[in-house]
Amino acid sequence: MPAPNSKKRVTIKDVASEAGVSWMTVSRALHTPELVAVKTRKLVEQTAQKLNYIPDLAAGSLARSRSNLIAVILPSLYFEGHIRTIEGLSAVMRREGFHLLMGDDYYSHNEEMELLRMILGRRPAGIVVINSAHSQEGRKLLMRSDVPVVETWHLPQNPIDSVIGFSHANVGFAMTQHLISEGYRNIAFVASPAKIDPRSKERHSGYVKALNDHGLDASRLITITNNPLSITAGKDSVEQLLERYPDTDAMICLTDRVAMGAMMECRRRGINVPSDLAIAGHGDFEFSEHLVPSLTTTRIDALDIGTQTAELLLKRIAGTDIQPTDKTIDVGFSIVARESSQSRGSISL
Amino acid sequence: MPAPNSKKRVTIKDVASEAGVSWMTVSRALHTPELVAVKTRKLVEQTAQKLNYIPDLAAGSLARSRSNLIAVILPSLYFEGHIRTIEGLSAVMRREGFHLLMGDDYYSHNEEMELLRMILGRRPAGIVVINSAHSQEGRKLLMRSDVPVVETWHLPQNPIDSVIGFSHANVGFAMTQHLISEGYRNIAFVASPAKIDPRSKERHSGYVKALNDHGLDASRLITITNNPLSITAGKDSVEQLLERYPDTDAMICLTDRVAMGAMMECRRRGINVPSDLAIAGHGDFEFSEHLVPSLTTTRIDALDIGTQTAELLLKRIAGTDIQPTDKTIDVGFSIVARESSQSRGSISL
DNA sequence: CTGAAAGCGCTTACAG
DNA sequence: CTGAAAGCGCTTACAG
Repeated sequence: MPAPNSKKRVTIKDVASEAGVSWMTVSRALHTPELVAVKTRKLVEQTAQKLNYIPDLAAGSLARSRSNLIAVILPSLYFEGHIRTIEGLSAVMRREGFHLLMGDDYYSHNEEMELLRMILGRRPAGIVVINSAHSQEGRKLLMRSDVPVVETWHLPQNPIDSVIGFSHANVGFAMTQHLISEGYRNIAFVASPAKIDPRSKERHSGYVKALNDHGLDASRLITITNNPLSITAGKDSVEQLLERYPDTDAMICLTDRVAMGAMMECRRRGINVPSDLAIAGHGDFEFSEHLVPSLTTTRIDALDIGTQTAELLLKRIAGTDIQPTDKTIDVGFSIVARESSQSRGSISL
Repeated sequence: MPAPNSKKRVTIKDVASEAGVSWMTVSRALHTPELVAVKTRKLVEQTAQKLNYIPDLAAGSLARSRSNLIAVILPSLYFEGHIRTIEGLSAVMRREGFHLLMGDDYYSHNEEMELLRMILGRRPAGIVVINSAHSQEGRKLLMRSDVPVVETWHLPQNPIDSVIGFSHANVGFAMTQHLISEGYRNIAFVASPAKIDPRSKERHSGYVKALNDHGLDASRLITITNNPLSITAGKDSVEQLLERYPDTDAMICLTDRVAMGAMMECRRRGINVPSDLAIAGHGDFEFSEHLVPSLTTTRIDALDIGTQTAELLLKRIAGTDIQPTDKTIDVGFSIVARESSQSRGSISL
């Protein structure tokens, strides 16, 4: 009797010969136990356990021509909402035996194409795109791939496939509208370069529309090029604001993190929030309600986006037909009005 | 001539027949171009491009008996340092053609075993464990797997394999020491349950040692059971502190996020930081230096942990021998003393 | 309820 | 420099 070779991988054949059945039967006992005699099934299960058999998922994927991988493409882990969406997605998908393959999107065209090729090379069961801009070439690659794709966190003009998101233009409009209704008139908008984050430009367009509707000046735009999602960006934006638009009475920031940086900088300079300057963010981060003053912001149900994405993906993978009207879901958002934008006084509109 | 079947996947054979060579040659032209005639190589490359050929990575993994996947097991995406480590890891690994497979560790024994089996079933080229507790059974599974494992963000007693981390006990000791040297005497420690996060208990042990060394009381322990990493945990801990140990003059929190919550709660209650109560955190989050007062904390070079982990993994994958002394790397940490723990006065030790 | 064959798409030696 | 064969570890029909 040869000594057991501890280095050699345990395969389905090892289990089969040990249990005295064919590999077919092992495969069936493990995946479709209802098709196997109870006795055989138990024997196989015990043997598999005894030998510490772990099925090779790559071999399974190959034989079945599909994998249990869900690819997630996202621009940044520094936005709390994205993380919560991933957690929601992960929780549901894992229960169904799927794994998450993560890819950061670094916005460079070449890197994007390479990332997409690597992802498609894994034959994922589905692809989730979080809020990311795609080149035409990249979009074509995804459309041709025949893999279910869900774009999230925005409502693209020409969806690749399915969409679960909300309108950034509406966010910008609603927040600006809120500030106007609270009595603010000289409102500035802090954005990042469109190339890096087209969504902030969409929100900006909503801001412009709201101000135009009221005949107010919509030209106060500050664009942050250095680490636009960082707290430091908030500090920089206050500096630019004071220099370029000193009479501003309210500012809408890129994210809550940026808004927090702006609030800190205001305190340092003795600028009172909101009586001297109102500040609003975007994303309703965990800290936002705890700040002093608490931060006005936009709330998106990030967990729900993740869960709904998972459910949609599962349906698509199961081959269920999706009504065209269910291919694009607008999850909406809400304005959370807090102390940082409290009413200026009784200026009527 | 049959119409091209647009749904059928393009395989290596399609490229081969289109280019008029054998598939072998296609495989070689793509992976080891230096072994192929320039003319042939160019022809193959053009044909592959023309047909939009994307190699099936699962098939490749199977044939080669190893994948280009790196599995990452982590407890939570809500700790900034973990995210930065992942970014460092990802940046290096991607350059080398590896992908990250993410798994959240939910601390339940069953889930952990299932997660590990799924991960091992993918035959990853390496496994990175971020700061997570493993059952004996799970550890055995990993040790038996013959896959390089790097444990990070702590220094385990019995490493599974390689380690890149730091001593949490030393962190607790150093921070307590710092507070003592700043004149604080009644120091409390905020931890989470050991089952959820054994590292906070390790830091607590360092705290006890430091206080004992100075003959000070080391019994002020507050354990947070509800969302121990959240900002709300900071609020809760201040409440408990005032009730149970009202004469406390300094507190060491689980993370900067918790410390932030504690600071906010103090402001709400009119408790001055640091003159009434000093507060220290852990992790040096991005916001920590921006808080008012700025937050004293522990800094760990999280990006460096990621980069070093990647490099170690690449060496192991390449088969390079690692000296036993290089198997455990202590990256250390530093105490960042800021306003929230400024000197109490001139109490000499 | 169980098994022998073919094949998923690639790579690794081995020839030439 | 290039090709025919065998095989990676599984699953999917097809028989019995």
